[in-house]
Amino acid sequence: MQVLRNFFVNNKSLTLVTKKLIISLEQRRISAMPPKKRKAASDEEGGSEKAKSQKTKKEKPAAKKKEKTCPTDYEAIDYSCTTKNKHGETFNVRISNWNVDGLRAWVQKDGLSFLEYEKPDILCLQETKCSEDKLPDDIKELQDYKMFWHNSNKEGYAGVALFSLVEPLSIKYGIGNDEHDTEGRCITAEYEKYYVVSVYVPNAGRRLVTLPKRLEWNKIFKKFIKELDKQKPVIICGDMNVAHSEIDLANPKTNTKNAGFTKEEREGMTDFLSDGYVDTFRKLYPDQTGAYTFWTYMRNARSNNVGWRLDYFIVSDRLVDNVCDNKIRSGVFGSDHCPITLFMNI
Amino acid sequence: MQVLRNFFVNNKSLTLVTKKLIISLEQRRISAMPPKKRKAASDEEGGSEKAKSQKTKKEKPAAKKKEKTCPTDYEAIDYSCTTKNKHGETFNVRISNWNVDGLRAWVQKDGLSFLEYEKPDILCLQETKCSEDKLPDDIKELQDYKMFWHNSNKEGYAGVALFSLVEPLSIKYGIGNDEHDTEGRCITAEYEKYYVVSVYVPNAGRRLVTLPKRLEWNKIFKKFIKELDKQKPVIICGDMNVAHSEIDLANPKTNTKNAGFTKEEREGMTDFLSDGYVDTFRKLYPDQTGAYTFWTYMRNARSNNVGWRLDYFIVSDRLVDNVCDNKIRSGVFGSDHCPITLFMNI
DNA sequence: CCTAAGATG
DNA sequence: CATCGTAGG
Repeated sequence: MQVLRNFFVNNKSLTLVTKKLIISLEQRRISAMPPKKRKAASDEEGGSEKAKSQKTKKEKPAAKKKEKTCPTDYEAIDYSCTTKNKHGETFNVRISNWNVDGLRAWVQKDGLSFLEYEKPDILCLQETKCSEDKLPDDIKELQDYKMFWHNSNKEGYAGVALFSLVEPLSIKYGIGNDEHDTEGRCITAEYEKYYVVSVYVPNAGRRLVTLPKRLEWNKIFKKFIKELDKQKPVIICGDMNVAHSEIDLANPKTNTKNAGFTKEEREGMTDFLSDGYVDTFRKLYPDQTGAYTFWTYMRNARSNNVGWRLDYFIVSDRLVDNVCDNKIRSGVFGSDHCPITLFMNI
Repeated sequence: MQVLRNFFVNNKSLTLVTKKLIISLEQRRISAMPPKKRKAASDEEGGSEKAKSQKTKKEKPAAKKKEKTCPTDYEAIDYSCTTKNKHGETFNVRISNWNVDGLRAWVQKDGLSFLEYEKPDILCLQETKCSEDKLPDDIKELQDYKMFWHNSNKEGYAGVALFSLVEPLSIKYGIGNDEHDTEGRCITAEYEKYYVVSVYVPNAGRRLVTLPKRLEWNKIFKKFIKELDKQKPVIICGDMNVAHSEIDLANPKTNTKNAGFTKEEREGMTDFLSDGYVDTFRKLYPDQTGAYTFWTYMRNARSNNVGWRLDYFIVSDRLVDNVCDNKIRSGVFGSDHCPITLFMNI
């Protein structure tokens, strides 16, 4: 666990900075348009004429975009939030979270456009599966956000990120445990009034092979957050890899022995929350059914909404009254998870 | 080495059987058309309505075709051959050869359509990379051809096939060497008047790590063919993994230390031919430049025709006067190699 | 079903 | 820059 940066900024100015983003919005919308049709066959069959590519300036081949998954209709979504919190205030901070299931594929699928529509002040990503030297240009060229990465030693596995419009006061990588911290699962950003944690909780695995590891994580993570919470209230954003209650997945009955809905994992979440934290979505919408953030790619699960709510905003009890809303962007594609957004005034 | 089948058929009827194929031609052309546009987003976002897919008959998801590589304009190619051989005869047997670089990907890229345009009596394939239990349905449903497979023990590696309109008199798998024959590199089909060999010669590898193995193969293969040639003349079809002479690749000067153009490999080919065989293409077109059958996928090699002639029809000396033509189908896509076709009268 | 790495060409 | 297998989910 390292503390790398220590700048002081005015936390209040977070939402103001987002206006910068509006400028680049139209620009990205254009670049997100369908790729030009492939060069005609005649071009390809240029054959023995030997076009002798004149080695001009080594133009990049314009990174062909994948068209496999359903493209997002970003225009169809309502990004506004007029809901007031318990103090009667509208939001002044917007935090989004997304398990991207491979940052490079997600960029290809135009996941970055989400940023410029939602315009979060802070964005937490999980399963980036990308070491920093392999980041796509679209990420490297991203001007508006400070970006922080915590990657696994194992290439192409796990990895989390935290993007922030304002420079955080400090950044912690990991949860203070040498075993778990080699896997790139946690980034903590300190702001004036709170901590924001981007976390990817270990999956219990097929046939629950890694359930022990997961339960050990639960203990260590709880302690880690407890320590933060002593300093400032905490906003945990991430893939908790558990559907807490029956209402949180489409098929509770058939999944009690499967990773993400075992007794142990569910109790782990109950235990964690009992320590002084709140699942903001369920607090706001206690009876909302069919509200999921993950759908397996298999068996058309997403189009049938056979999903799981695995991604959460969990806040310290004393922040509950600051929460304005917690939205699930289930119409946003690019991963097997969808993004979620928390609106707060603090 | 095994001899599995021993049927007797009239070799003369080979080309007549091809007429059967014409019937299914139009059918495949329709199925080769661009896949239907992906279901609309509205369908995908059906969401919590839970369409409860009624489990009718488990319809197959219609195998989405890849559109990455350049599609072939099969209509633009002239499949006729009126050229006469030294005896003044037009062809009565047509043999095609293609290193498909992964049979499953090749099927996705509509490689099978080539068969129904070219209508070869015999088709030899290399680098199928597909065990028989994983053959795509389009292959399994292929009615007109008897199909023979020789696969590697190593999944997804090497593998050759031989398709034949008429049942061969016998089939041999391998070259009679236990080491090499685990790698799926050779099928020999016996016909009344000749043998047809589908072969995938070992690549010398990056930094020539497997050059010794390759040179050992050369010896064994030469002996193997010699034995066949004592019985009947031989038609060797395949990826010989060598460009024989400077004229056979775009960049001879810079490739003398690279797999496929080392002194040893080139001499291996010279030595082999000196034993009583002829490279039919070079015999017919001794000065033809820019005639290649392979282009690396890298650096737009194919559109610049920076290629290699690695795929050959090599026939016993006494068959040379039977050859009508040897065509290189460089406009046919679906692999990093293109197909070649031999027209003979025998 | 999808992502990624690694081996092979 | 493709193909494939495998791990991981």
